[in-house]
Amino acid sequence: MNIQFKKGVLELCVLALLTKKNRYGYDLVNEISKNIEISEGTIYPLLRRLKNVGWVTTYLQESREGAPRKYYKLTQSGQKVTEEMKADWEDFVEKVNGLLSGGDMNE
Amino acid sequence: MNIQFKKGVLELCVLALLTKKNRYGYDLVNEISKNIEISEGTIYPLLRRLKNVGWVTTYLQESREGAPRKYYKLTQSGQKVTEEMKADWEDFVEKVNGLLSGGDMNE
DNA sequence: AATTAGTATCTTGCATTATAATATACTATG
DNA sequence: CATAGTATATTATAATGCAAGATACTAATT
Repeated sequence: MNIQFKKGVLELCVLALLTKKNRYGYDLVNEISKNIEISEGTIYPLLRRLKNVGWVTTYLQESREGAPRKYYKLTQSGQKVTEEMKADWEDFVEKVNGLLSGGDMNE
Repeated sequence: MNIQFKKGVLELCVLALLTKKNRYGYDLVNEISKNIEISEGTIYPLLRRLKNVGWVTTYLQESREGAPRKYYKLTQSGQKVTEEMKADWEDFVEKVNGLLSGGDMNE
């Protein structure tokens, strides 16, 4: 799988998953890994960035199975950004596919 | 437009356009710019990489309108890589969309 | 009790790629 | 001769994914 394809898109994937329910980092790795390869060294810095820009908040919760889990919850601005980013992504894919299939849509 | 979305995909766009016909850098910038913002500072290093890994060859051609044009032509390995990369991209988009819409396709 | 495996978070250093800014140079037009 | 359009190229910077490694807790096995 082309690593470069993931740039920026993983952020959107994380945000999109958080619109469904709050999740912790390890859980997000497992969930996303079902579709796309992702490592923990990617997700934790990413989650930290999301928190730094105010798109998520966090809270700790104990677990019977291991270390305490840090849950991530979307903020209002995070929800807004997610919608915008999703629209950007769909637009982008459409334009790329235009280049790939037609070569040129205006010729 | 999210810059990160472009990572790796511009390379595919360039390669895909070259499957149709040989083009020079400035022409590629204009062509791709119809769909996706791209600058010259992006395309020339990219084209150099494509040449370094042997996916394209180049030849110069004079022009009545300005400096001589450096045309890029896909090699056999470049054609093969383009097909593979295109398939990767389609697979990737499908998986991302799975995450974005369903949240989880196996739950 | 000690070891192992699974769960969970985090940091560091590295590689890749897009871009702005800048430089160069040729042609045509005013 | 200055300007605009065409055309190629380089440099320094920013963003992001990842391997590798560290830490720590729980549960099961030895």
